[in-house]
Amino acid sequence: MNIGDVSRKSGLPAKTIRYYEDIGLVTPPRSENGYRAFRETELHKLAFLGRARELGFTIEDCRTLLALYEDDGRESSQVKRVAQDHLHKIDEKIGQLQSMRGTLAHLIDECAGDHRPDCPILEDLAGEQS
Amino acid sequence: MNIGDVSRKSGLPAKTIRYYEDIGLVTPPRSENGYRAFRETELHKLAFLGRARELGFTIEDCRTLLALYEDDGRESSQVKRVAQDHLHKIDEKIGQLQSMRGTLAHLIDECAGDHRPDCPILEDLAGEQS
DNA sequence: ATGGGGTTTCCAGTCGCTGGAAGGTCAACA
DNA sequence: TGTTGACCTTCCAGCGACTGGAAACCCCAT
Repeated sequence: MNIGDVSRKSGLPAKTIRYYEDIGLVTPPRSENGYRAFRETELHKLAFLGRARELGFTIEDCRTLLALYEDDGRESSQVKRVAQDHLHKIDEKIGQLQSMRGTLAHLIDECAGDHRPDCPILEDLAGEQS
Repeated sequence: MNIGDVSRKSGLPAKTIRYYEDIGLVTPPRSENGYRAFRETELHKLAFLGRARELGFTIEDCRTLLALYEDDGRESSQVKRVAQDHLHKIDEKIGQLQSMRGTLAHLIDECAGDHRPDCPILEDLAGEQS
């Protein structure tokens, strides 16, 4: 399989696949013309990576997860820890965003949004107490 | 005021303040020794920027908001539109994160997290149907 | 004159790609 | 056989919003 086929099958852009090779996540052999010659195992790994990235794991997490996946001697607790750490970070981000959202929605609500210049949003940003 | 004072008063790192000058968000004059000499107006702008960044506005949004803040002829509808667009993006991000969170929490819940290698998390990433 | 704490500029790195340029390869068709 | 056109290759640069570090300058107190 050439990179285009793998791209179509995995859903990852060819650029991304080359990048994953650059950073050592996959190591497809080359055919005589210099093209990357992907086997099923690389396709499988790339699909794994695509799914892990969809769940928001960092590239380093992906590297760890891939290594665990290929390690028959792994303990599921190792995987669970990585996932739990990640969940924790997601929760933090959601918290931050919801806090922003709260403030912002409140300010928007108070803003007339008309032709006049008075604006509680700007006043808040400028640190004026309403 | 030197950059250190402004950094303390605004809560922004000196590096960030220099960066904001680089990209034209503030333009403090210089004293004879070459040091940035901040006035109240720059401090005020920086505090504004810090607050806008806390609410997650992009630097470009900040530029726009600052311009509107200084424009007496603005209409609050212009400000509101920027804020609403931003709110919309925040909601999208929260949605994505909550979707990740849902899948991830479910997988974590199913994983024994013990010494055995069997792991629903890895199975899911590998695309195996449970 | 020396020390320490400020400040300056500039360059490089972060993360995870993505775009683009310049060129090599291959299969099909005239 | 020539020539498209689609594919592939490498390499370099850029995104956003900083952040770290190096080398040098400035100022004040001892």
